[in-house]
Parts: sequence; C-alpha cells; structure tokens
Amino acid sequence: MTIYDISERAGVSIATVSRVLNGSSNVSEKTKQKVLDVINQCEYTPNAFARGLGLNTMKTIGIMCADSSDLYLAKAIYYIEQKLRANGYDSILCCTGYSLESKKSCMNLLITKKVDGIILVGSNFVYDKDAENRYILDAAAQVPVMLLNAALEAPNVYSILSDDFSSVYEATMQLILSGVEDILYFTNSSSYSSKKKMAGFRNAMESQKLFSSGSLIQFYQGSHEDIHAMADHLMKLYQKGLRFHGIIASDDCLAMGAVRFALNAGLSIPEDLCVIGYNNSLLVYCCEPEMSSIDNKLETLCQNLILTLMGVLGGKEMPKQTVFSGEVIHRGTTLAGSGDCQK
Amino acid sequence: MTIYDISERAGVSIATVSRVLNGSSNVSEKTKQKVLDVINQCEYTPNAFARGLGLNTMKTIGIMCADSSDLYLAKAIYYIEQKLRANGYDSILCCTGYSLESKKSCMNLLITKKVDGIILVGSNFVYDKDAENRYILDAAAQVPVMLLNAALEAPNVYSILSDDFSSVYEATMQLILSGVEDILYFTNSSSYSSKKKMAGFRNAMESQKLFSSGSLIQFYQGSHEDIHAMADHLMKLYQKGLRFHGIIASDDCLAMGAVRFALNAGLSIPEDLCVIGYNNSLLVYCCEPEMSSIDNKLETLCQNLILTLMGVLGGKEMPKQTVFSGEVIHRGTTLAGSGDCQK
DNA sequence: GAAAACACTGTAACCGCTTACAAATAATTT
DNA sequence: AAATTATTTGTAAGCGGTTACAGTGTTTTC
Repeated sequence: MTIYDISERAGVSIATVSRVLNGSSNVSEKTKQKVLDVINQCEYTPNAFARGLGLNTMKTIGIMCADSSDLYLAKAIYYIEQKLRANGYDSILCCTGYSLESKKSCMNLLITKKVDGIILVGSNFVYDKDAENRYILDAAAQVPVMLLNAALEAPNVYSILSDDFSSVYEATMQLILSGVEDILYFTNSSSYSSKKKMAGFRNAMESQKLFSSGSLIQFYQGSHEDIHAMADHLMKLYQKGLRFHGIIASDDCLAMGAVRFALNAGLSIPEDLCVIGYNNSLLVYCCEPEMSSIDNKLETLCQNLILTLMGVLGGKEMPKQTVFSGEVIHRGTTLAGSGDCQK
Repeated sequence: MTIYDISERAGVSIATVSRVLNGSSNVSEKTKQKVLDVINQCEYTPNAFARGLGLNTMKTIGIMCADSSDLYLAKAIYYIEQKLRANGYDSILCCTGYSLESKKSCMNLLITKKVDGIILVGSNFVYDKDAENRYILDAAAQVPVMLLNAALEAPNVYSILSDDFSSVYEATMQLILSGVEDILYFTNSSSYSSKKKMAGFRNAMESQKLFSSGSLIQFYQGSHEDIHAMADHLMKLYQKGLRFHGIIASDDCLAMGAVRFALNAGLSIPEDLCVIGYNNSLLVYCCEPEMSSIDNKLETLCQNLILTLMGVLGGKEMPKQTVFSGEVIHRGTTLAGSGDCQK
C-alpha cells in the first residue's frame, strides 16, 4: 500500500495525499477528509524509509551510554527516552562500554544512521586530552551533541550537568563540621564529573587544612558492581593501618562497599564511620542504617537536556552549558542525619 | 557526496559502486580496489535512508520494555543491545510503561519505523486474555516478535524464558526442608512469569499440605522501588497477627523490602525469618546478611534470544519456545545457606 | 465584466541507493 | 578461429515519498 494507491482510491494526486499526510494547510477541508477516510480505511502508514529519504530525517536521536545496566545511567536513559518520544522522536541506544575505540565506532554508526542528534549519557565520554575528544567534535559537525554530566566547549555541543564540585564540597564540609576530620574520598573513575567531585572534596579539606596526603583519595579499579571487592579494597587500607572516620564515595555502589567494609571491620555506622554516597539511588534504602547520599536531580537534568535539544533542532539559540545544583541528603550513615532523616 | 560522485571519480558506473558497497562477488578485483580507494579517500558513507528504501530494511530491531531503569530489565537491555550490535543490527528502545495503551502505541511506532524485529523485554507484555495480546499478534504479522521471560504461542512469535515455576518450586521446597513451613509469597505483579512463580510456590506448598489460605500470597501494589512501602506492607500484616518465618519474593527489591521489615519488626534473619529474592541482582550484596536469591541466567537467555532472532531473520527454522532452568543461590538470608555461601 | 489575487490541485523532478536486464569483454571449448 | 560460455560492467527502472512549479477554478477588486 503506497501513496499512489491512496491517491487513486481517493481520486486525487499523490501530492495532495502527501500534503494531507504532512498537515499542509493548502488542502481544502473536503478533499482532506476524503483522503483521510481512505487512509484510515486502508490502514495506510507512509513508508518511513522513503519519507526519511525525502525529508532527510527520520526523527531519531542517538543515545550513547557506557553501560545501560548501571543504576544511574539506566535511570537517565529512561527519562531521556520517555521525553524524547513525547516530543515525537525516538532513540537508537548504543551501550558503548568504556573504551574510546568503541565510543568512536558507536558514534560513527549513529552518524551513518543519520540521527538528528546525539546524547552522551555520563561523564566518561569527555576526556582530558583534546585529541581524545576529537570524535565528539567530528560528530558535532554533523548533528548537535548533548552531554549529560559532562562539559565540553565546542560548536554545536551542549552540556547539561550538575554542580558536582559544590555538592561534594558541601558534603565534605558538613562532615567536617559534624566532627569527622579524617575523610577518605572513594572513587572508581576519573571522568569529567569525577574530577569535579574530587576537586570539591579536596578544596573543602584544604580549606580546613585537613588535606594532608594523596592517600585520602582512593581509587578502586575493579568491577562497577562488585561490592565485595570494594569492601576488600578498603579493608586492605585499614589493615595497613590507615584510619578514617568518614568516606565520601563517587557513587552509591561504592558507598555500599564502604558500608560492607565497616561491617567486616566491626565498625559501627555512623559512630565509627560516616558514609556519604552519590546519586541518591535505590541503594540508599538497601542498607542499615539508610545511606546518606548526594542527589543530583537527574530528572531535572534530563528534562532540561531534552528541552535544549528540541530548541536546537528547532533552530533556536540555546545555552551552551546549563548547571543545576545538587543536594546533600543526610540519612543514617552520617551523624548530622542520624536524628532527622529527610526524605 | 553520493554514489554518483564516487562512480564518476572512479570512472565506473553507479551499479559497480553499489556492488562494491554491498560486497557483491561480480566485481573484478581491480575495479573493486579502485572504487574502494575513492570511497576511502572521500570518506563516503552511503545514505542510510536511500539504502533503507532500496533494501527495505535498515537493520534495526525494536526493543520494548516497561521501564529501562528497572535493575533487571536494564541488565537485559544491556545484554541485548550489545549482542544485537555485534550482529550488525542496532536497536530502537521504547520504554512503554505498564499500560496496555502505551504498549500498543509503541508497537505501532516500531512497526511504522519498519524495524526488522521486535523484542519484548519482560513478562508484563503478555496478558491473560487473548484479546489483549492482539497487539502482539498484529506486530508478528509484520516482523518476528521475541519474548523474553514470557511465552505466547503464535505464528512468528518466539519465546525465550526461564523455568520460573521450577525455580520457585525448588526454592520453596528447600525452605520447607530446612524447617520453615509458614512461608509467604510476596509479589507485585501478576505478569506471565509472576504467575508461573506463584504456581511453583503454591504447588510446593500444596505438595506438603501447607497451602492453607490465600493470605499466603501477598500482593504489593506500590512503587517498584519503594522499599519502605514494601516493608510497611509486611509490617501491617504482621501487626494484624499474621505470622510467617519465610518469605519468597518475586524480585530482589521486594525481598529487600522483606529484609527491612524484619529489621523494623525486630526479627533476625535468618533465625526468625528466611528471605529469598529473585534475579540475583546487585541488591543481594547490599544487605546484611547477604541475600539468597534465584538466578535465572539472564545473560544466557539474552544470548539465546539474539541467536534465535538472527536465525529467524536469516530464514532459518527456529524453536518457538526455549526454556532455561534457573538456580537457587543460598546466602545469608536462608538457613540452608547461612553456613556455606555459594557465589 | 475583465483583471488581479487567491485557494486548491496536479505534474514531474528529485532524494540516493538497489538490481534486473542488457551489453560488452574475456575465457573456454571445439 | 569461430562458437560458446563465463565474467564484468553499464543502463535504466524502480523503491515511496516530498515539493517546486505550473495550472485550474473561484473569489475579489475596480
């Protein structure tokens, strides 16, 4: 069933059918209705490929993320996909993994598929060295590129992110003010946003003359989900004699590792050890006491990202970078929050 | 840059260029190389829409899931997307939510976009009433439809699922054999696989003459992630005087709710209450003691699903239904596993 | 009532690729 | 060497839409 069939049955030309299909105003109400009737009756839907060829777009956005099974990224993808579809776009998903090579190849694939825009979900897509960000700039030469939780100043690249520096700075200060001074920053990444977080931690510590040595920032290198390994990492440090009464983790899962470590080491939370996670995910309710965490307003970020993208696609001038502030939420794993548990 | 440009520069016809592009064997090695050189030199990539129009496919598979941020579904999507791309396909993702209406509309969207196949991730896509499954059959009239964790006998519909009945049956029996006889089945869904699970539970209980009343199966209706609400649900039962020493949950998150309930009620696990979750997700390591759970071999399922789909798309005869068995993994929340914790 | 403006509709070119078929060339056979 | 066959290449007709432009019929203007 093609546009020709419809035009024939409706007794009009294909141009008229096409006009009806595309909501052109230059069709009389009468013929419009006639055509619409035939279309409905035949359950005709225009061929998407032909349409794509004619219009040079299929209203599709490419979404890239390292690992869609990551709790946080999965949530972001959910918000983004929903809002995209609500705007008449749909999304090609690519889980790239963490290697630059595969990111590049996914990027090319999306460009080849002629998506209308590309969303990079997660801060791990932006590198330190300019040369490594080349692939983003190349893509941006073709279609707008949106960064969630990362920033890159470049033409046709738009960044939506939370103020990770300030969030962690604040969390650290609050921990210090509650009397905890030997704090460990526990992370598994050195991505764009991770660096910001670390800087926030470091600045806060230094402002209180507490940043003594590099060992206060601990990198965990194992699997993203292996809570045991995370706990072991900390246990080793502990056994070597390193002491700390507070841990700020770069995500909730790592924080969960910290909680487990405390359990294994016989430390009680929050008396002997305070823990603050990041992302305020489902996991915060999964431990006892419940976990304090930093909420970076993911839904707001995603909402704004789509808004910006739609603006750009609509030819509007849009802000190149938008920053939202996060919020430290205290629950049972910090002293400040052991009393009043905010939602 | 089109195929005409290439043909001109290479001094051949567009047909030849097209042949080279599509790896046709009827091209001499010499001209092939000549064309390839020009293509590389010009960094030419064929227009995907035109190609789609010509070949009537864009090598794209539609993935539908209710909520990509669900721990289990997210993981499935990850596996599926990766394996699809490895096979030269990419995927349009649609998060449908749980209403039939939106499932239908997503399905239509995918058909309209002319995907080569559709994967329904999660058992909630299959309904009891045949009429409500109409939308699946309609889609299957166009393209193969793959069901993950659900089954439907229909032309061009392929089901890949785990043997949820047996898994839960076994888990229940093991609980009973360990001395726990008053067991609650805790679920939030009545999807295809949920029913199987319930039947497994019921059968096991009945086989031991323990299935006294309907109250042994408890439906939780709230948010999928609200662990507090889940715990509250159980607490209300408990306060009403209902007593149980075992809980089998239809997913790990609900099991986590059970763990929290135990905490709130002052019950110790596993002495006073045994808990078994489902999915063997990240969450099992997030509580103390670690959670016993049923592993349904998600990666194997996904692997097989893609294998089957590729077979079907390649015109091969493929099994209409493939069932894998799961495994009960005992950890700290069951008596059987309090001693020997298997990985 | 003729000219001008307007609203609607149709014709045909084009989007960029695939592929059936015809044509030309090369390799075998007799 | 002619005839036959196999290999390679080119021509042109789609694939199913969009849309510039031209054409027709109506209404408005003076």
